[in-house]
Amino acid sequence: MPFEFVITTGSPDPIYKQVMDQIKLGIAQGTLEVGGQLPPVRKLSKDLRVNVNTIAKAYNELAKEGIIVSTPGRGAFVAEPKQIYSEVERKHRLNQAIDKLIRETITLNFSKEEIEEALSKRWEQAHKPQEKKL
Amino acid sequence: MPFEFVITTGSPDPIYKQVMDQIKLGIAQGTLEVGGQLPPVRKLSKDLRVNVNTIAKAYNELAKEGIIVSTPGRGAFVAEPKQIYSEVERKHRLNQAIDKLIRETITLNFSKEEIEEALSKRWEQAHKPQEKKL
Amino acid sequence: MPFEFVITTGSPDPIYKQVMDQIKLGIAQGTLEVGGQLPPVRKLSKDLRVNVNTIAKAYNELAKEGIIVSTPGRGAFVAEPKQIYSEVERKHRLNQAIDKLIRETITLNFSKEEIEEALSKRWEQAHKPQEKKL
Amino acid sequence: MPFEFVITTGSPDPIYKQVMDQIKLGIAQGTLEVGGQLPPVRKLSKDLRVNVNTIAKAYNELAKEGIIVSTPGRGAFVAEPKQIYSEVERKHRLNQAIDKLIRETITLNFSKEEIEEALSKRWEQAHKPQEKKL
DNA sequence: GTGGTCTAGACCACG
DNA sequence: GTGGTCTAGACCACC
Repeated sequence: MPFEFVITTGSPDPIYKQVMDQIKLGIAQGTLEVGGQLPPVRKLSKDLRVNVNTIAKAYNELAKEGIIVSTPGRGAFVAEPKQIYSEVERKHRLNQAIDKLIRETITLNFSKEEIEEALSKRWEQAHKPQEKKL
Repeated sequence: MPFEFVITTGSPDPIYKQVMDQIKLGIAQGTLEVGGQLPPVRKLSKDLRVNVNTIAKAYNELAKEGIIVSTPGRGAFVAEPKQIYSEVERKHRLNQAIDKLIRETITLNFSKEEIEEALSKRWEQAHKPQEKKL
Repeated sequence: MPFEFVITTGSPDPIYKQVMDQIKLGIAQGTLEVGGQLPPVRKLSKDLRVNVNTIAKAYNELAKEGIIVSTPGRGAFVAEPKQIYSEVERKHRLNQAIDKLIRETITLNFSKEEIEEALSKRWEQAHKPQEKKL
Repeated sequence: MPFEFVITTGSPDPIYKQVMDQIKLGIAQGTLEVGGQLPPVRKLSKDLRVNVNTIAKAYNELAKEGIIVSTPGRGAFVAEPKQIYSEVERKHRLNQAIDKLIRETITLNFSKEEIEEALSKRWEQAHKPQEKKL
C-alpha cells in the first residue's frame, strides 16, 4: 500500500481536510514523490472506510490549490511545486494559522519560549524524510 | 464598562468563539481581572450587535472550561486561574495544535525561521497590554 | 427576487461553474453589491431547480477564491475585492482562458481583428452597470 | 512523418482534445496540407505514448466536425475547408466563446487593454508558422 | 433560518 | 480502470 494514515472521525476538522493535510505532509516528507501517482479515490476510500465523494473532494481541493493534478481517466499525481498565492495571501494564511495556534493554547499558559521549543522539535520531526513506501 | 472588543464579520470562525477568544485574551492581558465581573450578556449583545443567545453560548462554554463562573441572577465573573489539565495532557494539546499549524502551512513553503518570526510577532501583539483596548 | 439568471443543463461546463460565473458577473456589474447578501442556497436551489448541494458547492468555491465570504448561520456575502493569486498565477489563468478561446474558435476562421472587435463589444456589454435588482 | 506535437500531461483538458487541437492548429498553420494524409492512429498512438482508442476518438471527432475525412483501410486526410455553420451561427459561437472568456476572467481584474494584449500575443504564437514544430 | 459536511448511489467522460 | 458531477436526503453548528 502506497502510504498510510488514519482518520479521526468526530474531530473538529472535517475528514476531507484531514485527508488533505496528510497528503500534504506525505509530499513534504517525500513519502509521495513529485510526479508520483496518488492512490485512486476508490481505493483510498475503502482503506480509510470513508465515502468516495469525501476523498474526491479532498483531491479536488488539492488540485485547486495546485498541489496535485488530477485528470479523469488517468489518476491523480503530485504536481511540481509552485506558488499560486500572492505574497500577501501567503502571509495572511500563515498568520491565520498562527493566530489559531495562539488562541487554542492561550489558556494552557505556556510561555513563548516553551511554544517555540515545541515548534522547533515538532518541525524537525514533520520534515524528517520517511522511508519511502510508495 | 470593563473592556471592549469587536467582532469581525467575514471571519472563518463563528461569532461565539470570537467572543470567547476575546475574553480569554482580556484575561491573559489583565484587562479583565480575576474576580472581576464580565459585562452582562444583554449589554454585550447590544454593544456587539449580536444575538443574545450567541453571547450566552460563549459565556456558557467559558464556564464549562472553568475560565469564568457564572451564577444566574448575579452575573459572570473571572475565575481563579487553575490548571484543569494534567501536565502530559497540557503538553499533548500543545503538540496537537503545533502539528496542525505545521500541516496546514507546510505547502506555503515557509522556512522554520519565518514561522518562528511570525509567531513571535503575533504573540507579542496578542499579549501586549492593549492601550487601544481592541 | 435578488437577481436572475438561467442555467443551461447539458452544457459543456457544469452547473456549479455556471452559477459561479453568473455570480461573478453580477458582482462585476454591480447587481450584487460588495457586502450585500447572496440569495440563500436553499432559495437559489429552488429558483434554479437545482440540487442544494450544487449551489452550496458553487458558494464554497467562490468563498475559497475569496470572492464571497460565507459563514454558517449568517449567510453568504460579497467580499471586499482582493487579489489572492500571485502575479504569475493570475497571468497564467488569463492565458489559459485565452488559449481556450483561440482553440475553440480556430476552426471558425475569424481574423484576429474580428475577434478583437467582438471582444471589445461584448466587454462593454458585460461591464455595463445594470439597474440594481438587489 | 508529417508533423509532430506533444501531449502535456497535467493539463486540464483531456488528451483526445489536445490531439484534436494540435491537428486543427497544424491545419491552420499549414503544417498539415489540405488533402495530405494524417499519421495512422497506431503510429500516432505509439509516438505520443497514448492509448489507441484515445487517438481514434480524436480522429472520429474531427471527422464529425468535417475537418478531416477518414475512410477505413485508406487512412485519414485533411478535408477541403468548408464552412459548415451559417454566418449567424458562426458569429454566435464566437460571441459565446468570448462571453465565457469574460466571465471566467472577470474577477482577475484585468483591464480590457491587458486582455487584448494577451490575446494578441497568444494569437501570434498560435498562428505563427512553427519552426520547432510544436 | 443560515451554510457545511457526509453518505449513498447514480451517471458521465476519459483512457 | 480513472476522476468529476449531480441528486437525494440526512445531520450538524451556528444565529
